[in-house]
Parts: sequence; C-alpha cells; structure tokens
Amino acid sequence: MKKKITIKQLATELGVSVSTVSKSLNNSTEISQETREKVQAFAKFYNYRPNNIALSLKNKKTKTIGVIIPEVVHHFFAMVVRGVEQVAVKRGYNVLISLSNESFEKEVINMETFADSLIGGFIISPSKETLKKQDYHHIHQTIEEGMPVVLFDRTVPEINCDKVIVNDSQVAQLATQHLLDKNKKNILLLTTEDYISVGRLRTQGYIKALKLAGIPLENRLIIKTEDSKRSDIILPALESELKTALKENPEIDAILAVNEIYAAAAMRVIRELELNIPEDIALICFTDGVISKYATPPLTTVNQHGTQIGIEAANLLIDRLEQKDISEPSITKVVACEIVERFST
Amino acid sequence: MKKKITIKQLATELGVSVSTVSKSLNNSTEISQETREKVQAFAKFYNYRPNNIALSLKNKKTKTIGVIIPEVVHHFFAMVVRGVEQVAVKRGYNVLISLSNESFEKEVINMETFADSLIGGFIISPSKETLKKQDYHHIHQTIEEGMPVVLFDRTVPEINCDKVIVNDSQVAQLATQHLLDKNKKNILLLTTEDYISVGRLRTQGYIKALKLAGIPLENRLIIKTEDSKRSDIILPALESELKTALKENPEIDAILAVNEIYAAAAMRVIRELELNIPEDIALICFTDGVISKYATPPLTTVNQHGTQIGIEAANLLIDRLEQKDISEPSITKVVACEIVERFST
DNA sequence: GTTAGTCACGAAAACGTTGTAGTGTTAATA
DNA sequence: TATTAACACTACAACGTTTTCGTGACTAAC
Repeated sequence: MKKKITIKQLATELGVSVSTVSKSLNNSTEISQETREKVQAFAKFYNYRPNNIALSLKNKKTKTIGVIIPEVVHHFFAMVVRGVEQVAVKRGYNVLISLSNESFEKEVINMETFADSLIGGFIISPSKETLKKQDYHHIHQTIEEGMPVVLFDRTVPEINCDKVIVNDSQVAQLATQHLLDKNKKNILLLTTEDYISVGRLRTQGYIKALKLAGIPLENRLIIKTEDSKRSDIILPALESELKTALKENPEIDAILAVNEIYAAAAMRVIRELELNIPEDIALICFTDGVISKYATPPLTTVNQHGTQIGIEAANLLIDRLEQKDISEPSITKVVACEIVERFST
Repeated sequence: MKKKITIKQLATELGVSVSTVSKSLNNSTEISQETREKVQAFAKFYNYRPNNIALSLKNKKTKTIGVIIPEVVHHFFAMVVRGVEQVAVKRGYNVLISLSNESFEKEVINMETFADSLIGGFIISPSKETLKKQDYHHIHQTIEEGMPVVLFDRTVPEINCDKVIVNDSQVAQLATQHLLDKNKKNILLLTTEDYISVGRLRTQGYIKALKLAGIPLENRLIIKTEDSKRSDIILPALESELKTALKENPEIDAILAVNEIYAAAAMRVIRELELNIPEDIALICFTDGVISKYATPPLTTVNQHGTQIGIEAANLLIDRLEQKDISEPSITKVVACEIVERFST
C-alpha cells in the first residue's frame, strides 16, 4: 500500500526545507529554476498531490458546494444535479448532495451537518414540509453566517439570496393558450395545493390565459391535490376525483397537468373512460421527462430545462463564493421553459 | 454577519485554556463538573460547532464518501444514490457525487480530484467507456493508496474489492421462465453488447432458461445494441431493427428487454405494427421505473432494488472505513431482484 | 514533616499547507 | 572599502482541533 506523500516527506527526501518545496511546486520565482525543476520532478515521481483538507483549513474555505434537494429519484431534480455537477467540475468544485426527502427536520439537520465547515455555499430547493411550515430559520442562519445560498424552483420571497426560477406562470399561460389554439375551450387543471409555489404560479398562468380569452373560470375544473410524498395513496384518490369530474363535466376537452405523474394518472383515467387523446381530450403537462417521451401517445410537455437551472445556480453560487465584495445585491435568474409539442395536443 | 466561533475564542472569552475547553466539550473527567458545565453552556450559547476540516486534518480521515456513477438522470442510479445517502446520514457521513457521463476520462479525473484527501472511500459503477477499454488503473491506484472501493452493478472481476451485485443472470432466467409459463415460446431478447456486464449476464440467463425448457436458441431472436449515450441515435436504429425482426419472424410472441428504454422502444414498434400487449406480444423488462409503472399497459418488470443496492454498498464501505484490520477479505453482496407482475405479460 | 497520590488545569505538538519575515552569500554600486 | 541589492533559501506562525505530558495545589498516609 502506497500512502500519499506529503510536502514534508518530499523535503527530507530532497534535503531542502518544507518552504522550498512548497514554493517550488507553486513555481515561485523565489526559488532557482534548477531547484524548482528538481522538486517538481520528484513530486511527479512520487505522485504528490496536495492535501485539500490542509488547504481548506489554511484558506478557511473549501471548494465544495452543497446541494439540498427533496428527492433524487425525480427527473427534474436529477437534471438539476447534473447541471450543478457539470459546472462544478469545470470550475474546480466538488458537489455534496443531501436529500431532504420532503422532510423539514431532515432538511435542517442535513444543512447543519454540511455547514460544519465542509462547504462554501448551498444550492437548495426546500422541502414541501418546509414550505408548508414557512420556517426558514435554518436558511436564514446559514446566510447570516456568511455562506451564500442559491434557491431554485421552489422559491421563497422572504429569503434574500440569489435565485434561479422558471417563468412558471408565464409558461402555464402559454400552455393553456396552446390548448385554446387547438380549439379546446374547457380545460381542466390538475394542480397542487397553493403552498407549493410552482403549483400556485402555474395555476395563476392558467387563470390568466382563460381571462385573456374571455372564458369564465370554473372552479370545478380545477383539481388541487394535497401533494404528499405517499404517491401510492394520493394517486388513486386523484384518479377517482378526476374520473368523477370528467363524468360530471363531459364538456371537458383538455387537461393541463402540473407534472408528469398527474399526467400519467390522467392518461390512465382517460383510457378507462375509453376516450381518445388528443381527439376527445388533449393533454399537456409540465416536466419533459421520460414518461412524456415514451408514453402512448408521446405527450406535449413544458420542458423546464432542469440542467440549465442547475448550471445557472452553480454559476451564481460560485461567482458569489469567489467575489471579493460580499455585499453585492442578490440576483434572480429566470430560465425560460419551452413547450415541446408532441402528439397529445 | 455572525461568523462561526472557535474553541480559541471560547477559551479567551471564558478565561481558560484551549485544552480545557476542548476537554470540557468532550466531557473529559479530567475537568471538574463545574467547569465542564460552564463551558458547555457557553458553547451552546455561542452556537459552537466543531470545525470538521480541522478534525479531518487531525484525524487524517474524513467522514465523506464519494459516489461515482455514469449518470444521475437515470432511475436506477438515482435509486442507488438515494440508498447511499440514506445510510450515510444515518452513520454520520457525507456524500460527494460525481458523474462520469459514461466517459473514461471524466471518470479518471473526477476520481483523482476526489482522492485528494477529501474522501474516505468510493462507491463506483464504472462508465461504459471504462468497461470497454478495460482500463482500471485509476481504481487500482485508489485501492493501492489505501482507500476502500465498493463496486456495484457494473462489476469487474479483476478488481479485488467489495462489491454489490444483482443476481442478473438468475433473474433474467426467471423472467424468461415467466414468459415461458405464459405459454410464450418465441422470445426475442433486446440486450446490450457483451462488454456491459449486466447485459451479458442477462443474456446468459435468457439462454439458460431456453436451454432448460428445451427450446433451441435462435440467434436472430437476439438483438444486441451498441449502448452509446446518444439515445436519440441508437433508439431509432433499435426500433427499425426490431421492426424488421418482428416482421420477418411473425412467430415472436414475447420480448425481454434489458432496460426500460428498450422496452419503451419495443412498445412503440408493437403499436406501430398494430399488435396487442400482451395478447400478441408479451413484454417484460428490467428496471422497475417510472416508464413501466405509468405505461399503457403497465409493464411487468424486474425490480432491481436500486435503493437497497445503495444501502448495501454504503454499509460495506463505511464498515471498511471504520474497521481496524485492513486486510479483511473482500465481500460480495448479492441483492436479489424480484419480478413485479403487471399487465404486459 | 516528608512522601505519594489525586485533582484540575495548561502548554505544546501534531495534522499539511502557505506566506511572511528573516538569513546568509554573492554581486554591484558609490 | 563600505554599503546596498539581489538571490536562494529557511524558520516559523497560522488555520482549529485533540491529546500527551506536564505542573501546581491540595489531601492523605506513614
């Protein structure tokens, strides 16, 4: 077993001082060309690599960023992670990951663990429980301690930090408009409770589009689901509620779902009622994931560009980490969604 | 901005020495009950939290494990990450994540970056390119340097380390048997090239099941796909190849796909040919993901228990990290898959 | 009254680096 | 010849901990 070599060992090996080795490796002009080359050759030979822990301690900062997301077995969040990782390696950072599993408590604990000096800053999408409780003390505290935080997707106005959001409301409006353009005038909305910001915003966009088109808003055409993590419980409930709605309101000719899972549930119901997509009922949903792509028929979706969001978030965070002036004002970036038209509309 | 407080600051604040504070916080009996309580109260008041970097440096080890996977926007790998994270927090570790993106070079670079002392050990599933090149010097070197490695899923016999595998061959045999039991005798296999161990093993299981049933192996019923990352290129190719096969061999009455994407492609082709699932063609695939669950009809699958694999891998790694005796022999754990029967068979 | 033993605490080294402030030698300048 | 400047290198502190080894002060035993 070859243990890693340290500067000190290199120094004794070469018969020079530790400082000389350090400076040679950093190509300081203080050291003669000759010695520098000798040291570097030795270092290469012994496969010397600096100890990052020691560096972090000395510099009082680490090249690591923490990502806290509710879930990783999830198309959108996985895309974000991918984006973050992509720019992290490019800019010489490492990515620590932590899953809140939609639990407030786990989110707080994990954040504290991370904050014990392993990390320079955070990229976070708060758990549903956190959003429901509206308890953001852990995030505030982190910011207080001088660690930059970037919020994405599920955003909170009362936290003053960099943010990456999606033009949810706007694109929901566009999606609704898309359905209206296909001459679908009775659009059912499948959404979450309002405390989930993305659900709320998408609902707003839907309402706005209807208003613009002069179509009265029918509350019975909006199904809000308590978005718990127990999908095996909520989905059957959602399906039966939807089935009732479709039966009682046969004029419904389109459905806008705020995520893929809801869309999948909708497809199942539509099939059970022996209706056709898109002839009888058109379907459009958020999250351009694997379900939409491989469904029968493939679904028209709103692509949220998760990878792009991750990229923006990571760049924002690292910029903040590397800037001298702490007091720069917060930035909010909007990543535009786009509608991917397939065969369900 | 409240900066983090250190032991030294606590010490001067209290008018005692650094050692006293440290010992008090660790509840050493060397220190009087009275002083201990006072120090602890102060520490709590100032929200003192030990600096993990300093600890790592002192102890020459970190509480961080590195996970290197080819991709995170992927149901199986995301499940594994989830499992790893789960036991990591439970056992007080952090999880660094790195994506090889199926590239050999990226895998090597990321591994070296990680190995610069930030990490105690690795959990790896090698990239396809690595498997193809059969170049494992980076993994060997890491092990040489005394860092434990756990390999999962895509396993390599020539590396001597802990492994977590799936009984791929066995369960592929079972899956094939499942189709045979449904009286499907002409089973087409949709698999990868043999250098991907999981594809190879599943192919073996398929062959074994046929042999046991006394059915001759027809090579034209095996479609092997060059499994590049460009799914937008390989999928249409796969689909057309499959379509030809189905047309030329109308006796085919079942398909075994080694992953969900292939199954989705198969469904598409089956639909185009206006055949019914499962009456005309039964379909079973590996990876019990979101596609299978929400497809129409829902697919019978082999559930690989990715989360369980992650859990086992993390436990194996942390055990290794915490054990005194380095020279314990390597362990290979087999996580059993199970067949989830739905409506496609 | 000396010796030994306990108690409560402090000093200092160590982990691997870097950067500042020397230090000695040689060469150039006045 | 005396001063200064450049050069090439070394010593040491510092980052935040833990831990080993003191070290006084007091108590108990002989």
